[in-house]
Amino acid sequence: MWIKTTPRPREISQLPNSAIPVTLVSIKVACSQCSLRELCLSEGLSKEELAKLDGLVGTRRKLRRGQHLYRAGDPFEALYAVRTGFFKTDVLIEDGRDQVTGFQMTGEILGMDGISTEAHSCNAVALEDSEVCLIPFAQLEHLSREIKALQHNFNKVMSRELVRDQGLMMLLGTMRAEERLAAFLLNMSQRFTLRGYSPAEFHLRMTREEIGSYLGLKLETVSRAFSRFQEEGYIAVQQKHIRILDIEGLRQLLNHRNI
Amino acid sequence: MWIKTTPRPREISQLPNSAIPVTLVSIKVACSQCSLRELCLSEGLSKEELAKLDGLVGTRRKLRRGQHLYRAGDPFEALYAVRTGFFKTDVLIEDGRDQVTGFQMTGEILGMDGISTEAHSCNAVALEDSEVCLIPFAQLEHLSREIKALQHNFNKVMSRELVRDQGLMMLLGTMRAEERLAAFLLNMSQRFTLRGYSPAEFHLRMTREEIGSYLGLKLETVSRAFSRFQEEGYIAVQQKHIRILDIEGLRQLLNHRNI
DNA sequence: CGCGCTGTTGAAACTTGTCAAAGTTTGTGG
DNA sequence: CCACAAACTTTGACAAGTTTCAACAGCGCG
Repeated sequence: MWIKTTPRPREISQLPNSAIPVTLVSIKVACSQCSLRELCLSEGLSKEELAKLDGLVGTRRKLRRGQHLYRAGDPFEALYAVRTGFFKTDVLIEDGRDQVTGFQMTGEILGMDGISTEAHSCNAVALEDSEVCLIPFAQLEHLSREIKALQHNFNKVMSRELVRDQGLMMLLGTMRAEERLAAFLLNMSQRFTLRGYSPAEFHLRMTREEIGSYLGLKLETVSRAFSRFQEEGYIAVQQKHIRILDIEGLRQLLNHRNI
Repeated sequence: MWIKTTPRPREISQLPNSAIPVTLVSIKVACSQCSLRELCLSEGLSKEELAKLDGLVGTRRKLRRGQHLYRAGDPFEALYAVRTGFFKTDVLIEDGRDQVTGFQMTGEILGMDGISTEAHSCNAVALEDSEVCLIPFAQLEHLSREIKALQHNFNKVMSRELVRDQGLMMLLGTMRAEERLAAFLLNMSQRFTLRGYSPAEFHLRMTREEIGSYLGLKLETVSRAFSRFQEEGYIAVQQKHIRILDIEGLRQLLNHRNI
């Protein structure tokens, strides 16, 4: 129930590098060749339209682990599509409190928070070496007026984010610690699956503290919940490596409020 | 810090009913005459563009207190601009848990959650007798391809909602009960002010339980926090009528985490 | 090889939830 | 217009869940 993403699973590891040879040119653009098409903005576009989008999504940017993609307050100019890697977004307030508001994987769009005020309202940080495609927003709006499918896709992506947030509010507002972690693991599993990875075994890029911040819990509580899940046989944990042994068990933990 | 809305304050009680006589015709449309212009979608549009928008925002719909504007699962066809009244949106999950995800006042847009899947993902309920303007979405997308300012306004409205959600996550993830209620009251005050009402005195349309659901608290906790605020002299409560006596005190309660 | 960051675990303290009872307001039907 | 029922609110006592504080273990990087 948590996040309702509709695209079908798809292999990502093997890029369809068809005709285009791997040259400097092929590094510049890619939407039309990108394996993330169905997750990103370009689903359902015609060949010609894709070519136009390629013209827009010119530059890529590489980030090392720990680098900021943007910071709260930075002027908003572009959206970013995660091409490879893993990000978190977080919000800080004066008194030092902060919260992770999301984790972004390949094919997901970052930066939409900046549209409303022309300045970003959160920080985006790479949790591993990553690469993003830059999508200059003014140009995206311009092209959207021309390409109906692009406009619609973009609206959908924004709306999907709203629905995702609803799910997170639900989590933060009504669930207890273990339910939150179960929801988190199931969500991760689902998203890895969508990207062609194993649904049952994956590597978390974030620390317990970051998970806790995202889930509205302290890191110790997260750690304890992991331990209990392991004791109960739901998962096997080894640091950041997670193996889900009983996905149905996790689901039930969520659905049947264990009274 | 909670919600960053930029439009200036504006009187709403007195509609500028200029030329158009109050006939059945004038009931049909209104964007060009609407006092909510600056809060809604039509800011910055030219006269001609406004006329086109008027053509689109044809119908209005009245709802009595308690009526649903839409329900989770309903096919998505239109957005709704609150013209008068007060709404809540909430999400339910199978096991009975639910959470209020927002309260909407005049000039705010409802329904954007439905864009991503073509079906609404939450319920919208009128908390008092209300009236909304219907904005057929397909037509809005169509007109947005023509009117740049409309497209941009709409993107901003969606993005503003994302930023609002960030604030709510912050609240749910990092604040304790009294901080949550203080943030809630300050937010209400700000929004009433924006609509030309008193910043210090207002009538809450929702029950303690709905406030609690929104803030991730039980109704008893909300009630206790109200009582404590009253004891401390921050506010005067009389059922749903709130008078803020020490707005600065409430702010400090939020900012300086009282260690 | 050791230092620092990250993660685990325990016990105590604190916050919020739960259950229960009584008071208040609102709405409806007579 | 009143009376009664239903819905909502307040308050208390107690229970449960989470955080806090603290100590220690493990891994990874320089």
